Amino acid sequence: MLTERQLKIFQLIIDEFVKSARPIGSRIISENESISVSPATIRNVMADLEEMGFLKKTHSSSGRIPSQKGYRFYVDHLVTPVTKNISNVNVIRHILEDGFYEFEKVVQMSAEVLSDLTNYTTIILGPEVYETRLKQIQIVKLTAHTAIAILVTNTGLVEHRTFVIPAEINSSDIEKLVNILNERLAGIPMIQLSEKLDEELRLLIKHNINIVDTVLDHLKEVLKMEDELTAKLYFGGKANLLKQPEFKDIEKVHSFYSMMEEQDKIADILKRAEDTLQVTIGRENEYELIQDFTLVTAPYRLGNDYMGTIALIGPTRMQYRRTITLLKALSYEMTEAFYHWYKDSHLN
Amino acid sequence: MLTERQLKIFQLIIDEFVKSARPIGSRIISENESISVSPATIRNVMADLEEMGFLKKTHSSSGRIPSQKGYRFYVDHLVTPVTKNISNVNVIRHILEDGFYEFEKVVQMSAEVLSDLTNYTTIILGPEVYETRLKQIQIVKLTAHTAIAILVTNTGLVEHRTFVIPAEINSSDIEKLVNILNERLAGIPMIQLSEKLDEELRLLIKHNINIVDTVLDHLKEVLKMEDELTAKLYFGGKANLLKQPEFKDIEKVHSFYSMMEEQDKIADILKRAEDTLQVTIGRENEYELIQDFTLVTAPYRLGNDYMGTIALIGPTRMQYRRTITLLKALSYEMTEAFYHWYKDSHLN
DNA sequence: ATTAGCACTCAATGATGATGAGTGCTAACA
DNA sequence: TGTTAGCACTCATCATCATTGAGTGCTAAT
Repeated sequence: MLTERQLKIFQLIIDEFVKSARPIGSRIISENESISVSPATIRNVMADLEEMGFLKKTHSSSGRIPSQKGYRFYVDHLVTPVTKNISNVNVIRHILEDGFYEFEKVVQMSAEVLSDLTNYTTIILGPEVYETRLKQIQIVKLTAHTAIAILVTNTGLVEHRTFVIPAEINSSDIEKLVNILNERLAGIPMIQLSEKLDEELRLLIKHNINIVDTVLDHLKEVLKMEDELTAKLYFGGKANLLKQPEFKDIEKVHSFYSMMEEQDKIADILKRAEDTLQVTIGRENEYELIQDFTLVTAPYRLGNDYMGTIALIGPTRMQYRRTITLLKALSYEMTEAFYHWYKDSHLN
Repeated sequence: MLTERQLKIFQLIIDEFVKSARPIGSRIISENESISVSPATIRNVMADLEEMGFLKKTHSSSGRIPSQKGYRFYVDHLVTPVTKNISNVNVIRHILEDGFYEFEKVVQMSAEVLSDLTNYTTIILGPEVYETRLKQIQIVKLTAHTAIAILVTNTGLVEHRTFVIPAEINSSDIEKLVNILNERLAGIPMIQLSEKLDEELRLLIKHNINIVDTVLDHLKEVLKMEDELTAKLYFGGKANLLKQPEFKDIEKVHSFYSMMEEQDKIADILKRAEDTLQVTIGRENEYELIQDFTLVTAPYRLGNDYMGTIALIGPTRMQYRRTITLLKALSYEMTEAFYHWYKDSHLN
C-alpha cells in the first residue's frame, strides 16, 4: 500500500502534469504549500513510486510523468466521488430542459457542449435501432415517378428516403397503402419492418389495392434502410484536440482524424460500453489507433434499457476528475430527460 | 505579351511547383526533354518572368515559385479548355445516376467523391430556401403532449421538428388541421409559411377545428425553422488538406479548421458564386481566413435557376486543370441530374 | 542571342559547447 | 531511522559556428 505522503505527492504530480504536460521534478512539488519536506525527500518518494510502476521518466535525468498504470490507479482510487460542479451541470441541464424539442438536436448539442466544457472530443452513440419501433409511416409523392417514404420512430427519430414509383399509381392508392402500413406496422421494431412487409402484408396489400409488385419491392428496400438503421454517431469538438500540446506534430493529428473516420469501429467500441462509466486508458484500448488516448464512456438509458453511449476522447493526460464528473452528469441528465419525455409514449 | 518560350517555361515551373511544393531552379527546368536551352538562358527568362510579376523568390538565391499574379495568369490563359478526363467524370456520373435517391445524400456523396478525387476539401451549398416551396406537411403525434411536424419541399428536402401540444387535442383534430394546412400551404415558398399561417389561416382553422391558440403559436414557431431555412452546407474531405505539405505546422491547421467553422461566412461567399466557374486565388478572397487558399466555385442549377454552389478549397499551389475539369463536370452532371429528376415536378 | 564560368547568397544541416533542470547517491544531521 | 544538504552526473535544449549545396546574377566568350 501507499503511504499518505506517497499518495499526496503522486496526486500532485498528476495534477501538475495534467496542467503543464511537462515532466515534473522534485522542486516543483516541494514548492507546493501543503508539502513541508525537501526536494531530496520527494526524490526518494518519486523513486519509490517509479519502482512501483506509477511514474516513469522520459530520460535518465528528467522529471517524472505518470505511467499508464499510474493513471489507472489515479482514476480507480484517487478521483473523488463526483463533487457536483454546479455551474457546469446546470449548463447541461438547461440544454436538456429548454431545448428538448428533438432527439437528434439535443444529442448534437450535448456533444458540442460537452466538448466545449472539456476541450476534448465528444462522440455520442445514438439509440440502438433494435430497440426503436415504428411510430408512423408516411409516403409523399414528390414527382410523377418518385415518392418519399418518411418513417417516424417511437424515439422521435425521423428517417426518410426517396424511391421510384410507376407513373400510373394514383394518390388514393398511396393513401390506402399508407393506411394499411400504419395499421399493421406501427409498434413493430424498425429492424423487422422489411421482413414483415414481405411476409405478412404483401398479399393483403395486393388484395386491397391495385398496385404493382415493383412498388412493394421498392418499398421493401426502403424499409431496410441498412445504413440508417445502424446506430448513429454524433460528434462534437472534433477540432478540439488540436489545442492539446501532444498534437504538436502533424502526424498525430493525421492519425487521429483517420481514426475518427472509422465510424464502424468506433460504434462497435461504444456499443460495448453498456454498463456504467468506464475509463479506458492508452493501451488498455483494444483498438490500436486509440491507444495513444483515453476513452471515457458512459451509457444513457430509457428507464432501465440501455439506449446509447456518451464518450469523450482526450489525451491520457486528461482532467479525469472533471471529465468524469461532467460525463456522469450528462448521462444522468440525459437519462432523466428521456424518461420524462417518453414516459407516456409507452402507454400509446 | 509573353513569348512562346516564356510561356513554356512558366508553365513548367507551375507544374513542377504544384508537384513538389519546393522552389524551382533553372536546372530542374533545363532537364525537361522539351527544353533545349541551358540553365543560364532559363535564368534569364525566369528573371524576365519575375520582373513581370508572375514569379517570385523565397529568398535572394532561391529558385522561383509562382506569384499570385502568376497563378491568375495561369488559370486565365494556360488552363486548357477541359479535356474530358473520362474515367473521373464517369465516377461522378455513376454516383448521380445510380444513387439518385435523395437530394441530401447525393450532395453529400458528391462532396466526398470530389474530395477523394482532388485531395482538397469540398463544400457544397444546398439549394436556396427562398426558391423551395412546400410540397406537403405532416404532423405525427409522438407522445401525449408532443408531436413532430414534417415538411417536405418540392426539392425533396425533408425537415422535421418536434413541438409541444396540449394533452386534450385529439387525432382527428390533427388530421383536420393537416388537411387545411396542406390545402392552403402547398406550393407556398418555405420562407413565407409562418407568415401565411398567421395572417390567412388562423381564423379559418379556429373556425373549423376545436383547437387552442397555443397549438397554432407553436406551429408558427415550427414553420419558421430559422436555422434550417438557411441553405445548408455539405462538407467532404475536411481532413484532406492535412496531407498537403503547406500544413506542416499546426498553426495553419488550426486556422483552417476555425475558418471552416464559420459556416455563415462560408455560406455568404458561396451564395455570391451564382454565375459560372470562378477561381479565387489567395488574397483575391475577401474573407481573410481564406487568403492563404484558393477557392474554386461552380454553380449548379435547376433548368436556368441557380440552385446552389459547389466549392473546392485547396492550397494556392493547386492542380488547377484537374480541379477545374472535375468541378465543371460535377456541376454539369448535377444540373443535368436535377433537371431530369425534377422536370415533371414543375407540372404538379 | 546563348551560354560557360564564377562569385555570391542563403537555407539547411550538423557539430560543438554552454546552460540548467533534473536525477541518484552519500554523508551528515535530528 | 527518516530527512536533507551537497555534489557529481545526465541529458534535453538552445545558441553559435562552419560546411554544404542548390540556387542566383553578372560578365565575358562563343
